[in-house]
Amino acid sequence: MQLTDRQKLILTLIIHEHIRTAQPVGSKSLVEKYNLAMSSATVRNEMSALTDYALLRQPHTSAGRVPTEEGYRFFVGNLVQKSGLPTNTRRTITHQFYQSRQDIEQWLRLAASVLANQSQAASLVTAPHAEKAIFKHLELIATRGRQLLMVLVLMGGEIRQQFISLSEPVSQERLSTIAAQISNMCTRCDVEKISRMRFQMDSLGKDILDILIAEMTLIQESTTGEIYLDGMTNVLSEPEFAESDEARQALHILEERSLLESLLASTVMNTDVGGIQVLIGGEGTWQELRQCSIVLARYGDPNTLTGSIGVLGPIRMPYDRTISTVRFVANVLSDLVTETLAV
Amino acid sequence: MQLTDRQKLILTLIIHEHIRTAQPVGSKSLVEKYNLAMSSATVRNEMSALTDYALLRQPHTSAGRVPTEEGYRFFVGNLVQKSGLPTNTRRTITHQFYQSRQDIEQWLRLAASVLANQSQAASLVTAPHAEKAIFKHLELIATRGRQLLMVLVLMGGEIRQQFISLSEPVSQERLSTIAAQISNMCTRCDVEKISRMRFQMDSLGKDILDILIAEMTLIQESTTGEIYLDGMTNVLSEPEFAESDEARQALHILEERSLLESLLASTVMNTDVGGIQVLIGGEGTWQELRQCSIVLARYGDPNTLTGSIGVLGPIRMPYDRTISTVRFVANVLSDLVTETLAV
DNA sequence: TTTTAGCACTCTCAAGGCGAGAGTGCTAAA
DNA sequence: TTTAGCACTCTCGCCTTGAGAGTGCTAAAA
Repeated sequence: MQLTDRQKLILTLIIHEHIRTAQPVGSKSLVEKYNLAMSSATVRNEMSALTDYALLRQPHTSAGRVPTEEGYRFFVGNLVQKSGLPTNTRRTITHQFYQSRQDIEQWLRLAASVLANQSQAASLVTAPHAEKAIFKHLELIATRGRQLLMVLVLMGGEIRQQFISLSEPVSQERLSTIAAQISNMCTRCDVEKISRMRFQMDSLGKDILDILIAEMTLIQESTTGEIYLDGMTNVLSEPEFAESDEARQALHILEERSLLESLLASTVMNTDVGGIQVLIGGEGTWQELRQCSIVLARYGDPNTLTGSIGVLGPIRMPYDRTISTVRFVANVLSDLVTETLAV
Repeated sequence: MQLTDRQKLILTLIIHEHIRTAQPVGSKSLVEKYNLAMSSATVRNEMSALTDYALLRQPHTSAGRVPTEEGYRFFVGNLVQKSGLPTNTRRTITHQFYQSRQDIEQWLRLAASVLANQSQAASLVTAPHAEKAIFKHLELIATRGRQLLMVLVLMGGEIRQQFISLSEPVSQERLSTIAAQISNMCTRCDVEKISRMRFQMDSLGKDILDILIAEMTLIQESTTGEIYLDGMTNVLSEPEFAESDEARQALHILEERSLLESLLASTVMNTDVGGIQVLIGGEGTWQELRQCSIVLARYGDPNTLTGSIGVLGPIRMPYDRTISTVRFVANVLSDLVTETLAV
């Protein structure tokens, strides 16, 4: 499909105008609004051609044109100019990150909040997660009676805590010794290696190690880390979600962790860090996202520790700006992660 | 305001019927639906009286009656029978908790999910939080160069992690020694006590301790722990939130952490563990909650470690059932917390 | 005194009709 | 190839209208 420059211009303008107004765009009003050096009839002819290409459609005979999903896809793929964010926006965002607490959780929360505010849509951020769980440190803390708290730190800074009930009370000294022993023995080991060390431990040590192994396996099997959401209410103010049932379906995907995970797994997980993926209208696969688009990116340290970020909004979304924002925030997070978390 | 038994009955039935249908309730249909042993005219007279008491209102002349907020309040305060949850529901819920991982985070997430599903509304759960931060254990883990990871465990199991940049690299051994020293020295101490121990430490130890103190102060100053939400999309399916702007306002309160915190602070924080608080229609104070009701409870170990749970739904909410559910889940969480977390 | 039957009245809601407005496609001229 | 002109189409808001549901009041019945 080869478009003339004029057709590209008109498509771009229609998309811009439609994003602004959420209304079908007519030939005459387009010419007036943008002072085009051609008549509405010419525009009409071009619109007709674009409609033949299935890039535009008419909601009804004799209404203006609206971009189709295909139209948006063409726009995103060929016409969107990678403008980058204005420098003062970049500065504001960077500033927020560097003045927040040095805490990965805060950063992720902040990333979600920034994405939501900048794009006025819903945002999601998953914590960085390693494909392979590598042990770093173990801590055992007696709490009361036979109860103890296990704190497991993985390479890359993932932390898991869990309560354990032992068959009999054990002193804090004994626990500390075991924890130190395991910590020394297993540093930088993966699950398999740790499993092979099991025989070296005494009975209590074996029990602890088993729990540790189970926990590490669990972490390794999960596809993403913790998920942070923000701006869910933003999408409710979009006119296409005025009847809240549409909104419900879309937001439900974010809320239901398993749905979201499989969505991420089948899309952005295959993307390289730095790359951007845009899902428009669910791409035919995701029924619940029929009315939505998602802009996704992957951040982190390729091959070791990565997470996803994304923005969910109406199909009628300012893609250029959203893509720039997502890309920028992904880069900021990548920097923070590689600076502080890397192995 | 003293109501006759018949007036109480009619109020109760109207509320039930309105909750079921979301429609104004008329005298004739009420008599038919519930096979009342009186005529519609009698019901009309009583309705008229209840309207004079401001417990009912007419959306328009000659529509049926709808309960006012005052009507719901009277209902919740006087008429709701504390039925308790059906035993098999209780069993299902308990079962879910005891078969989940022994992890406070999982429990809280599960609690939010159970509340959301049982009540088909939005739910919130805050992590148990101690009024006073009491030190339990510190761990320092070298990551790379001058970076290290500080893991702070408080009495009650609150865990905070933070990255720290030192002025120069320090070996893991040295870090472990310092961590052990601080852990021994400060167990069961509050911020003030720890501050007074500062002089005992060497320069590096002082730096660490300062960060530790800052962190503990921060935790102590925050009014709630981590917040878990679920079922936000449930409220979107209620007919009163069909125009999503109303829904937006209500859900915004949940999403904006600061709003939610001040809401909790001014309500449920003053409630005893085990008590239930019902906010109907924002009680005149919370503009954004005009269309909503919230059922709140406090769980945990009184005076030491408490959190809040709650359900947000439309004013037209099945209060009896919701209250039972919230109370039951609060009890389950209280048990779990006192069993595993208590000091 | 309380309850009920009957009736006139009110108000909403859905359906249908109508005109204004915006947009289109086509044709013929520039 | 572009444009002016024109007939045509479709939506949307507005109005009217009738059905339906509910009310309040009054007078009779219990």
